[in-house]
Amino acid sequence: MRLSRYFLPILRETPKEAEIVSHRLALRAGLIRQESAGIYAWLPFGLRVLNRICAVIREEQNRSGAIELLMPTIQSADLWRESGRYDAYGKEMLRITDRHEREMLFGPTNEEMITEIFRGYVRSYKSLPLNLYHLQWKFRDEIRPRFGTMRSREFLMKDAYSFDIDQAAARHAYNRMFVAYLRTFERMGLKSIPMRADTGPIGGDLSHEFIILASTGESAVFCHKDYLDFAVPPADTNFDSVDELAGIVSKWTSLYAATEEMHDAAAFAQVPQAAQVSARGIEVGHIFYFGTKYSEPMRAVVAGPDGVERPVHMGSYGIGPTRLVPAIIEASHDEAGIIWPDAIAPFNAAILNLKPGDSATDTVCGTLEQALEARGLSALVDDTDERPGAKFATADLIGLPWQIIVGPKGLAEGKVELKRRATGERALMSPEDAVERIAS
RNA sequence: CGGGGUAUAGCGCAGUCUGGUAGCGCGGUAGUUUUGGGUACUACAGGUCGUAGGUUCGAAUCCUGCUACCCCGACCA
Repeated sequence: MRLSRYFLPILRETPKEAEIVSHRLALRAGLIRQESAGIYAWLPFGLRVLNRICAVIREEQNRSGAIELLMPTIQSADLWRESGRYDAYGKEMLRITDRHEREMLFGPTNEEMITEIFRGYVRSYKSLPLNLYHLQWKFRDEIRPRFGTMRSREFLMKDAYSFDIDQAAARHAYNRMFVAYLRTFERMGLKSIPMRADTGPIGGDLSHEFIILASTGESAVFCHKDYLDFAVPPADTNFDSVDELAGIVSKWTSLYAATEEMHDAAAFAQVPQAAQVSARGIEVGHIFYFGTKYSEPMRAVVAGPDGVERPVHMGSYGIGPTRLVPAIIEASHDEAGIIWPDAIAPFNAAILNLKPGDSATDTVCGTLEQALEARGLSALVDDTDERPGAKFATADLIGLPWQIIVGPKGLAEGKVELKRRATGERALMSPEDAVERIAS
């Protein structure tokens, strides 16, 4: 992609409303634009990041055995009356009326709807276990949206819903998501810590929040520091093995870790002083087991081996991709700008043409872009008329993992300069070697 | 919802106290210059001063209402 033909509105100055670094950088690097309080447009560059985050989430959801579908954003109030949540949910729910005066709502979550879908088709325990998920926009009319897309009113959520015949089976479904979440966040370059959590209005009695430690986090958290060094389960983890998953979850819940709401000061005091981590965190995922809370009132029942019908045991599992974007920026940036982890970078490399119009630099930039694309990698070529200094500053700001600097000086010796954004490390090499390094 | 604040050009701001017909920096456009870490110069374009009303010969400026947005607290992916 040529920058001169792309739509990447860079801001040199920071809009005054942005208080935290991820919000500032998201605005400056042209990721998002605010349209109303807590409502954002995703500009092309930001959308590419969001899409890559969603791709990682999908891969790990699918790996764990979950199946993707897509439910609508608009739901019927009647569905929510069945569960009793229409009145219980409060003002966070955006209620709307259609032309026939029918009461509708913009979905803040989908437990009711997925339960309605499930009960419409599933009759037997033989169809279980089942885990259905989707990635869909949600709306929660937050009292105070803030920090850009960190807490927005309209936001994208991956929400998965599990259905099982009994509590033991549901526990395994819970463990699948637990492990999938550890892997998902790890792949995005984040160290997530599962913490015992309050269940909130979703309900239930078993719940973990996946927390990223960050000074700008909204909640206070307390944990054992060894969590930061725990090895994340590998890709070949057997998600069908009850014992294997139970072992992983048991390890990841063995040490103290709790959010403010669930904090037990006495228990935390038992953790050796040197291992106590008292910090702030960003919640990027939340998983719940809530049993028959919805299946009972909504009569989602299946016949067991004995022919007796019983309500299914359910859980729900959320990740906020639109929150992950700022969370990743909080975790990965420096004074100059964003540093995208390779797995979710909007382009793999920036190619800086220091002298556009010079046939040598133009040719090499074109060749580099093609060579990268042939390897399945993407590049953003800065072919604008800006001065070299401005291009370096822009490249650092937008934070692509690699920069290939192509200028007349280097090309005189047949070399380009390859810079790794994260480390600042740079080296002169042939264009071919640069492509090789990036691809490896 | 309680408390605090802001609204003037795309962005960041001055001008408001003391009323006299709007300015600076960045950015944009055209050109000259420069070219390996945000080059310099010249010219140009761009504003119903959030909105509605009031006071006045005259309102960005004074008064009243409204709206939007931001920050601090209680809710949440």
